[in-house]
Parts: sequence; structure tokens; C-alpha cells
Amino acid sequence: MTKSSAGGTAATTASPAVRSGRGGRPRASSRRTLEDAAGELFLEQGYARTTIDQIAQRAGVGRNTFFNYFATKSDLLWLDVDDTLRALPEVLATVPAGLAPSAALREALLGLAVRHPHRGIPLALSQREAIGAEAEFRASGLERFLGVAAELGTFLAARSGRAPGDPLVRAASSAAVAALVSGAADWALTGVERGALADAVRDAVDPVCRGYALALDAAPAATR
Amino acid sequence: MTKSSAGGTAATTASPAVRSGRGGRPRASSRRTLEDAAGELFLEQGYARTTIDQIAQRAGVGRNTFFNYFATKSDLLWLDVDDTLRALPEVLATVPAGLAPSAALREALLGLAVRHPHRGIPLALSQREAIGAEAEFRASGLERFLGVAAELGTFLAARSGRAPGDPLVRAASSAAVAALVSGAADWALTGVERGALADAVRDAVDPVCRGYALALDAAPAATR
DNA sequence: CGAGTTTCGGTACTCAGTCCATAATGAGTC
DNA sequence: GACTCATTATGGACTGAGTACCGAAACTCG
Repeated sequence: MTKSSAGGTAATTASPAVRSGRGGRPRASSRRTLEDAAGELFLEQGYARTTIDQIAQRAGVGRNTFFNYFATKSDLLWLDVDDTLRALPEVLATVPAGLAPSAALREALLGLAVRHPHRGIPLALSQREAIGAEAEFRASGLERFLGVAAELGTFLAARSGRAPGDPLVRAASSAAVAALVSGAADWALTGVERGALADAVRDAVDPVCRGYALALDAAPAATR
Repeated sequence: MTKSSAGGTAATTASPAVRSGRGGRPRASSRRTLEDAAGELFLEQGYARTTIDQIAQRAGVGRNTFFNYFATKSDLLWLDVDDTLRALPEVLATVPAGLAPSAALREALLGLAVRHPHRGIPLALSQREAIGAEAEFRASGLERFLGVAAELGTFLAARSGRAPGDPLVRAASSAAVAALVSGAADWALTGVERGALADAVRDAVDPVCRGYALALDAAPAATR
């Protein structure tokens, strides 16, 4: 209630990606500048030893301007990922209607993976020795994880004709997202020779979808 | 690196549950007192509006003493859960050796569920309207989640004759733990008429184990 | 040129978590 | 009992993230 997670989606970014209403003072170049400054500083000093003041200062803006663009310091660790996650509703909408629930689930996750840019690997992972932000990275990750799982849950409920709160639906979406994340992390940690993200995700997610297919694709028990 | 997660296990509590070495000043009643004080205050004012100073003050101890028992304010939200998670290594050790990897995974998770006290439901869930700490609860949850997943991963690797970092193993343990958590959360949110935790967990976890059984129980590919 | 709207920047504040130095309280030893 | 050692309790001071508030820029629209 206090800080982020206002929207409900995974993305925590303070300001919308696109220019908001018309009129008003135009944004300076700030956002990109801040990202770059932060990246440099993280590499130089590590995440923990870098303060928001320093980032703002190097970017040549005031401290408050930082919070105008990012709700949290840890948002900087999820730059490209948040972009992809923001696209989830769009991805869900394009999943063909005829599919069985478990297949639709699979399709949705793969759609997300396909959309993600091949170079979009969080700094915290690609440079993790230098940055040393594993702990923060993890802690800030769950919010995103749960956001996706929840969104996927309502999608899955609709596709399977079940109630949104159905335990089976929730378990399936949680497990599937966990597999997705695990696969994506493995992919990100592989060197340059890594293949397509979608392949890694498929390997990780497929078993989950198969596992839940039996229960999920059957008609829901009328009551309960 | 900065704060918690030193041990590697899920439990973040600063001080060991049992009295450490012999000698030294005896602990005051503090720990339990702190827990109670925190519980009261959370119910009265909510989590966010309760400061550590207030908790310590009501418990009649100094502020630093609080950090002697808990590494983090959010640790207070996980009291009974952390106890159960701490028992994971023990649970893993008692999983029969003959089982197939996927069955062993199932057994381990159920063992954890069986061990958990029936009343041990985090305040943040049972009183969630009054406490309003969902966000904090979530954020502090991932650390525990990942701790269990990692521990389970090495267990699973050993049982299946695979490398500890094997993507399949990691995906399986992540997905299984996610299902476990999902099931446990549903169980916790059910009213008094809830049955055994183990039943809820079984329903959630079974499909995952079945899904990975095919790949996991087969002999690992020699190379790679 | 206003009027409205948005961003920018500074000051001041709260509070979690850390560090350090110092007492208090016991056990074990001689 | 006196002394040492280990452990816990406590107080003071500090860092840094996140919030709130206010006034000043900068731009659009009428």
C-alpha cells in the first residue's frame, strides 16, 4: 500500500514509458541518462555502494528527478525485463482461442519469451560479480513474479472455465512462471553461445504444462 | 552481501533458536516478548505504521536488542514458517533412498508440509486486512523461496545423478516449490474448516512431479 | 499574454539497518 | 573470591532509501 505495486502489473516504473498528457514541461533526456549513469556506477563500485545521489549527480539531475522515473533503486536492475513484462496483456490477447488451457498457458509463456530482446539481460546477472546485487535482485524479483503469475492466473481461469481463485489454476500458473523464470535465468547466465530464449523456456516450461494438462484440460468439477 | 542470507538456508533469523555456547549472559525473555509485542502492534496499527522502536519499547528492551533476535522487520511475518523451513535438511535426509527422483521430490515437499504446525499461519495472511503487509510479505518471501529451491535442487541433483546446475533440475525444483507455496497459501487462506496442509500441498505439487517425471527419472544424458 | 499542466530541484523528514563501544551477567579456572 | 572468557543488552551515532512539500521552470492551448 505504501510504495509500489499500485498498478497490479509487474512493472514498477514510476512514470509511463510514453509521454503522459499533452502540455507541461517536456522531459529532459533524463531517463536514459539515469540508466546509463547507474550502469556505469554499478560496474565501478557495485550496486550496494552506489547511492541514488551519486546516480542523479552523474546524470546531472536532481535526486528527486530520479524518483520521477524509477520508483525504486532496484528497478534499475530490471530494465529490459520490465519492458517485456509490461507486454504481457498484449501477449495473452494473441493466444489463439481454440487451445486447451494447458496449451494456452504454454503458448503465453513462449510468447513472452519470443518478445524479449536477445540482449536484454539484467545487469545484475550479466555482470554479477562486479555488481554484487544478487540479494536485492532476488528481493525485488518476487513482486514481478507474482504479478505475472496473477495475471496468468486470471487468464488461465478464463480459458479453463474455472473460478479465478481456483487452487489448481493458481498452482499451475505459479509453477509455470517459476519454470519460466528458472529457464530464463539459465539462459541469461549462459555465455554468448546461448541460443534463443524461447528454447530454454520451452524446455523448462513444457513439463509443467504437461503435468497440469490432465487436471486442467478436463471440464471443471461443477460445484466447488 | 550486505544484509541477510548469510547462511544460505531460508531462515534469516539473526540468532540461533537454541542457546548457543555455554557461559555468557543469559538471554532475557526477549525473543518471545518481542514477537508478542510486534503481533499486538501490527494488529492495532498495521505493519507499515509500526516502527521497530515501538516494538522494542513495548517489549521493554532496547532497539538494538531487536536486531539481536531478528535480522529484519519482515522476519516477524514469517515466524512459524521459518521454523519449518529450517527443518528442510532434516526432512531431506529422511527421504527413502530407493525412490525415483520425481517421487523423492514429492516426498520431500510433503514431508515439509507434514512437519508444519497446523496453526502456524503467518500473521500477514491470517490477519491480512488489519496488518496490510502484503507487499512486504511478498518481497521478503522470495529469499525463502529461493533458499528452499536451491537446497532442493542440490538434493534432486544428487538423487538423479545430474550436475547441481542442470537446467532441468533447477526448473523442476523451482516449479515444485512454487506449487508448494501456492498450495500452502491457499490452505492458509481457507477458514477454520481447512484440512491438513499436506493434502493441499499434494494437490498442488503432484502435477508438477508427474510432469517432470518423464525427463527426470530417465538416466541423465551422459555428456552435457 | 494568461491559465493549466507537467517536470525539475531543494529542503526536510521518517525509519530500517549498520557500526561501535560499553556495560551486564553468567560459566569455568585457579 | 579474583580473573578470564563468552555472550547478551544497551545506547549513541551514522548511512541511505523513500516520502512529502513547495516553489520555480518550461511548454501547450486558448
